[in-house]
Order: sequence, then structure tokens, then C-alpha cells
Amino acid sequence: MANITLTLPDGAKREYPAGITGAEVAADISKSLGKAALACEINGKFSDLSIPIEQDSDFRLFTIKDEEQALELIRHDAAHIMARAVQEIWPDVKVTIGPVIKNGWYYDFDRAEPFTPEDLTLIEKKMREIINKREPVRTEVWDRNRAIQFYKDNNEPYKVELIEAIPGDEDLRMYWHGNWQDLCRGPHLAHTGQVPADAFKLMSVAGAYWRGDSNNAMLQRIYGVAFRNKQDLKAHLHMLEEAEKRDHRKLGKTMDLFHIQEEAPGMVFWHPNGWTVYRVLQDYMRRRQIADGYLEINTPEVVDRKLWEASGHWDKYRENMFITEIDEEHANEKRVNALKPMNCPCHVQVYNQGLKSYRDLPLRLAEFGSCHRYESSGSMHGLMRVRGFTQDDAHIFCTEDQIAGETKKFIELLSSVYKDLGFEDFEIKFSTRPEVRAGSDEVWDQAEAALENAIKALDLPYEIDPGEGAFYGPKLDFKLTDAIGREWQLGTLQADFVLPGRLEAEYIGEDGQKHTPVMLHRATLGSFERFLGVLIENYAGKFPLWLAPRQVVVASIVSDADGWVAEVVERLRAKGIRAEADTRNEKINYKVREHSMAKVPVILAIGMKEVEDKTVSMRRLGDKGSKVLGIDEVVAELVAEATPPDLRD
RNA sequence: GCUGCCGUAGCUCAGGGGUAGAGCACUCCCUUGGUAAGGGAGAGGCCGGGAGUUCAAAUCUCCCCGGCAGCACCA
Repeated sequence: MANITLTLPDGAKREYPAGITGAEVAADISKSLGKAALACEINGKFSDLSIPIEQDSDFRLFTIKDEEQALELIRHDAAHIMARAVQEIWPDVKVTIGPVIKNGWYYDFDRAEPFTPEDLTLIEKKMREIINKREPVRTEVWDRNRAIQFYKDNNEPYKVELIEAIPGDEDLRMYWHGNWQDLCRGPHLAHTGQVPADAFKLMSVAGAYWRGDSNNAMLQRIYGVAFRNKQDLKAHLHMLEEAEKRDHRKLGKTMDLFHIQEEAPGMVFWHPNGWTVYRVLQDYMRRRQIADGYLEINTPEVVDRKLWEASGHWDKYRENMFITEIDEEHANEKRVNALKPMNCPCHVQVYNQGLKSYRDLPLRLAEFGSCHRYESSGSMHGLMRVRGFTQDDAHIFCTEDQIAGETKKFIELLSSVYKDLGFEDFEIKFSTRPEVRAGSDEVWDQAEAALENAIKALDLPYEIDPGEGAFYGPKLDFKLTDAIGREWQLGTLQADFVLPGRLEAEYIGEDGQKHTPVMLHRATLGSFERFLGVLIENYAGKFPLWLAPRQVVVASIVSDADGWVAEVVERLRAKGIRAEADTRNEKINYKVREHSMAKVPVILAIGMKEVEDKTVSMRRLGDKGSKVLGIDEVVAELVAEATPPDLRD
């Protein structure tokens, strides 16, 4: 038999007979490595240790220390082991697929009865048994027909469907975890015992459509998380607890920001505190937009269906619109109106008043536009997905040549705004032409190039989402990652070559002829509701002073200090600080605790000492101690800090 | 919309076929106390809505509404 040469990552070369497996190589290098090896890489291909190596190759082994590969393997094998456990407990359950996802995996099952939380415990126990058996994982390549027949014989219709959907007649790889078999691309660990028995946990069960299609049967999906060791699992579970604490719905209650109630699902009742943050944010955005050449307008919320028919929304979007009914007795004519689901058609109406010249372009019309969309019941989520919301919307009417410049200008505005609001990094997704679309390929070429060049010119990283653009044009979506790693789509910029023509927007060009402008739909925050949700979670409710709904509480320590308390509050309020007095008959400990839990950033405590010296004892949220300062000093410091970032010197 | 779970006082939750409980919050009283809960008393609920089963329903069943997790959706 011929020999082959394996080149290790450090450059060392080793010679072995062809057909040797990764496992054998590992054992040959050292006994301990033979045990520790989880999988390998052969010429850059992630592979099982059991695969024979036939040619000279670059070769690398992975152990538990290689985090990325180890986690991938552990989670993937955990998915198989879970499926095996489920079928060992309930042999009639049909298996489908079970991929690795962030932090863990899921596996979809078809079973008539729902899995209960007790079932999850049962499955976990069975999984540990399987892990402790340390049974080998082996693999074989089967031809397609054999695999199909096998699954037919075993009454696994989903697997049959999966194989039939795989194009061509490529061979299929089968894996066995002990005696339990699954179709899988691999790679896998060498034996079940390599999954750490104390570092995984089954988290939840939920419905999921077979192949992600709502026309298909609903399966039961079990989610699990897995890590390399117990500590990492613990850390992850702890992180989830922390995330729960900063849930904006929870903080919305404890900080008395807003509520939502049955009579208006998906619509927000803003309380004084929440509305203060909302207003501060809106005022800030207004200043930023005016500074950037936007003209603010305001348009109707209830508009005749005729306009929606013209814009195309009536046709394509009607079931998501709130349609208004008018009491016929009092209406002089029967009209059907709809609450606007978006502002664009209204903005075109404003544009269409008066003849426009190319000299008017780009025309940037902005509106804090209140929109309503009848979102499906299951999709609503606190402030993040609502039925009534206000966009920081604007439409830029421009020529095709101006798209690139306007895009660049917008991204600069957006970056600066996000930074002011505490987000240093954001992701850009560039969505290109979908299959079904309006407009010629030339126009799409130009529009895509314009958007892409603008991002490139700013030297920002971005990802391409092919085919995910709107039917009327390509778009850029801006996503923020909050403090706990969740992604939210907020800002957007969409080029539109369709609506202006449909609603007969035009301008007179240099050539004296009528032209149709391009329309850029853009929003920086997206909607105030969602952005505030993200903002609350990102700051965990501890807003910087300028955004905090309640900025300063001046608390008396003894009643004899009440006079000075009132005076200090007045001094701060005179400078525009949101200050309030707390002269209740309570101990200072009690007051500090209460206002700290309400996330008031600054507490000024006042006892007789402060009264005599005309000072205050300032305590910052989160700090242990306090410091005594002169009143002028404190006012100056707080005023500077409470100034919105765009107004600072 | 779909699957599963949930809905009890303002909030967080316990209870569970015989007509309701705790802590915090609230009101009043005592206490004036130096930086994350001083003490006492009181008030507060058709147990999400409707129907059914039952001598009896907050509790069991069904329907509806709303919420949560996930899926689907997000022009």
C-alpha cells in the first residue's frame, strides 16, 4: 500500500499508509491526543476522525480546546442524541431535521401528543444515559435509493421527503450514534461520550412548520443549549436571567414608562415617564434632520381607499390595513378609508403640489408619521413589534444621479445618531433585486451600484442579502445589536423606482422635459416604539442623563431640610433639569432604595449639614457612596450632562 | 394566523369543586431617621369574558379575548 504524507499545522510532516484515519493519526501522535481528538480537518475540510485519508493532505486535529469546532460538534451530536433519546422513549415519533444554532440546537419531531416540560426532563435523562454509554459514532455512504427505501421501511416520511428534495443523485451519508441512525452531512464526534453530559440543557418546546412553510404540518421543536463545560452552561443561563431583567416590557412597568392593554393590542399607552423619553428622542431627531436639510411635514392618518388603490397597497396589503367604517346615517356619502400603513403615498401628494424643477431636487420631506398596520397576533412583542407606531420617516425625491450622494449623506446621519444614542456598531444588510420586481435591469444595475458604492465610499462593512430587496427597488437595512447580542432591524434606506411613477410625481429637467424622480424611503430610528424598546434594553433602563425621564430626585433626610430641598429643585428646574422633591416622611435609606430601583440617575440628599452649608450630597445611580458639593457646582455639572449630544459645545 | 403554555388585589405571585391569600405598593397613626426596605393599623378582588357540567365552579369542560415562547408573517 502506498504511503501518504500529512502536513500538520506547525509544518511537521508525517508519513502514513494511505487509508489511515484521523483517529489513528491522533493516537499515533500521542496517546492523550488519541483520546482528546474530536474531529479533524483534511485539506481544509471539517471531517470525522473515522474517514480514511487517501492522499497527501494538510491535516489538523481538533480537541475541546478548539472552541468553534468543538461547540459545533457537541451541539450537532447533542441534536442526534436527543432525537435518539426521543425515539427510544416514544418509538412512534417521526424525526425530521435538527440543525445547530446559536448556543445550541433544535430538532423537529412529529408526534401527536405535545411534549411537556416533564417530558424534557425525561429526555435529558435519557440523553445522559446515551452519553454515558460512550457508544461509537460511525458513518457510511449510501446511495440514494437505498436510503429512500430504508426510510420508507422505517416509516420515516419526512426523511424520505428530505432525500427526494436533494437535487441530483449524489450519495448520502448516514450516521449511527450507537444503533440509532440518521441522515446527516456530518461531521460528528468519535463517540457519544464526547458530548459533556453536564453542559447541556433542553430549554423549550414550540411549534414549527415543516420546512418553514405555514401550509405544511406543524411539528414540535425542542430547543437545547450546549457548551464545552458546566461553567459555560451556567454562564449562559445566568446571561439569560440578566437579559430577562432588562426586558423592556418589564422595565416599562417598573419604571412606569408605558403600558399596553387588551382593548388596543399592539398599541402603546405612553405614561409621563415614557413619553418624556419619547419626546426627548423626537426633539433630538427633529434637530438632526433639520440640520441635514430635511423639511418636516405632517399628513393625514385616515385616507380614502382611492389613494391606496393608486399606490397599490389596497391590492397587496389590504389585510394588514385598518379600514375605517363610517356611520352611514351621518356620512353624506359612502366612503371607505384606511389608516395609513405607511407615509409614502401621502408624501408624494405633498410633492405633487406645484410643479417641481430639477433645481428643487433633492427634496427631503420628513414626517414623524403615525402608522397603523394590522400585524398578526403572534408577531406582536412589547414595543418591538406593534400595530400603531410612529416612524421617523422621510422621503427623498431625487434624480438617479443623486442616489449615491443621498445614500452616503443618510448613512453618515444614521451613524452619528446611533453613536449619540449609545450604539457604536451597527450592521448593514444590502438587499438586492428579487425575482419578481418592477423596473428594467439597467435601472436596477444603477440603483444597486449607487447604494453599494455609497457604503463602500464610507468604508463600512456590509453583508449582501441576494434577492431580498423590495419589488420596487434595492434597500439597505441597518441593524443594531443590543447589549445581550440580539439583533434588531431599525434604520432602512430603500430606493423606489415604482411609486413616484404610479402616483404621477414628476419634475421638469434641465432639458425642459418631464421626468419621474426616484424616491428614497428612509428611516433612521425606524419607529420610535421599537427604537425605544432597544434603547431601554441596551441601557437596562439606566439612561444617560439627557434621556432619563426622571433626572434628579432631591430627597430630604429630615423635615427641617424641606425648604432647602424646594430651593434646590427650583434651581435645577430653572435650568431645564427634570428634578423633583421627595420630602416624604421616610428614611433616606428607603428613598435611596426606591429611586435607585426606579433608575433615577441622580439623587441629591439633603440633611441639616447641607442646609447650613448650602450644599447637596450627590449620589449617582450605581455608585456606592456620595459626595457633598456646592449647589452651583452641581447645577453646572448636571446641566452640561443633561444637554443633548448635538447641542453640546 | 399556527403549536404549546398562561390569565387570581396596582405589582410579583401562592392556592385550588364548598363562594379568596402573602409580600410590596396604597391610606392613616407612631417615628425626623445620613445614602438600597423603621414600626403599627386599615382599605383593596364578580379569580380575563361567556356558556356548560354540578346541590355547589376561581377550581372541571367548551368557546371567545388577551399575554408569553417558538414558527409563519414584517409589502
